[in-house]
Amino acid sequence: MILKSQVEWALHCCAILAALPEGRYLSTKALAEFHGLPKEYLSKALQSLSQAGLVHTTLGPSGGYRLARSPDDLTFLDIVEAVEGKSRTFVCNNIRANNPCRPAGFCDTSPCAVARIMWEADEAWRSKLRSVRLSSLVETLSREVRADIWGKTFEWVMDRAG
Amino acid sequence: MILKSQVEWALHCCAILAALPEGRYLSTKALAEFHGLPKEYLSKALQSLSQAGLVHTTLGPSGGYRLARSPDDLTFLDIVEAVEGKSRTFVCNNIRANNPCRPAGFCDTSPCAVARIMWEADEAWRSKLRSVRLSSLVETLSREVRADIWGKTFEWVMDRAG
DNA sequence: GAGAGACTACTCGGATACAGTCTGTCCGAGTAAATCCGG
DNA sequence: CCGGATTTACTCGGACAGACTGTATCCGAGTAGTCTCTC
Repeated sequence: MILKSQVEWALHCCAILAALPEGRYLSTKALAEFHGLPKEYLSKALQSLSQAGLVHTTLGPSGGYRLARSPDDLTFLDIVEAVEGKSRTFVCNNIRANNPCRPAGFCDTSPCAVARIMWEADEAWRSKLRSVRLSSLVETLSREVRADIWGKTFEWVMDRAG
Repeated sequence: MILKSQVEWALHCCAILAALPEGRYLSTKALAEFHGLPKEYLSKALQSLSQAGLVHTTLGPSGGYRLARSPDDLTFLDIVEAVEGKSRTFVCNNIRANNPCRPAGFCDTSPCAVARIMWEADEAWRSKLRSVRLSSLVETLSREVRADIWGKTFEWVMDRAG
């Protein structure tokens, strides 16, 4: 079980988009070039974000993406679920129902105990992702990334933002 | 991202093996029949448990599997990692290194901020799984499963335990 | 020179191939118990 | 009755398909800016 690389891409792209001033857009081409990724495939990750309503898009020259909400209203979970889907990581096939010692037609009242525990762990994972806002990531980056690189990056992005 | 069905199978099989008296073994065939699973494929999951040292095996007639440790010393995480592997669910390809604004040969001091957060969530998931012992699952089952089914199941298993 | 219309260039989004992993099956090698056979 | 050889039943491991998902690429639909042509 491993997350798609698109999750990583989407998170990094959102971090860049978070730095974009109100009303400006950044194209897939620019985001792909910045991260050294295949433009065509990256667009699929951005499409997922778009379908989930996390980003807004505009067509034509100087078109592209921008965040649909404030970075303070976007969590890691939003982005991860947009790409990976909202379904749980553990699916219960209820194999306990195959126990040959059960009376025919026996019906369970509560979900399988194994599944409940696995789902709790899944919820712990999601809960952690839900607790981290995109704005907090940007803040961390602005602290950790060397000032000159941070500045040049901002310029680079602004040069290409339509 | 979804866990293999083998994880579910391994957990249920361990629950059965936990009820097995000291020194008795239960075969793949019995476990497969009990859960209504393909014997050949289930054996792959049990092999994983064996390679991880979680179960002990004996060859020949009346051979099979038994737990290598007490159910109180076996956690969900042990079983899940035996089947799924111990590697993290999020892999960082360090795409930040492709930022064209970086000086050539620039070297990062700390891991990517995005990856750190994803790894924390991964650890939250593992931590939850680590906190649940197999003995606790068995206790829950003994409370929730109807007494007659629980008893018949025990007999069924003992009939086939070598 | 100005405005309306056509055109171009660029974008996103869906449709289409390729690859790797998960799922499932089959068979042979090795081993330990049970059985059989000769003394 | 006893001991050794044979048979049997089981695990283990590798080899091998089929299905599904992740990865990667391409092309069409649509839009915003630009250019041209007319007045």
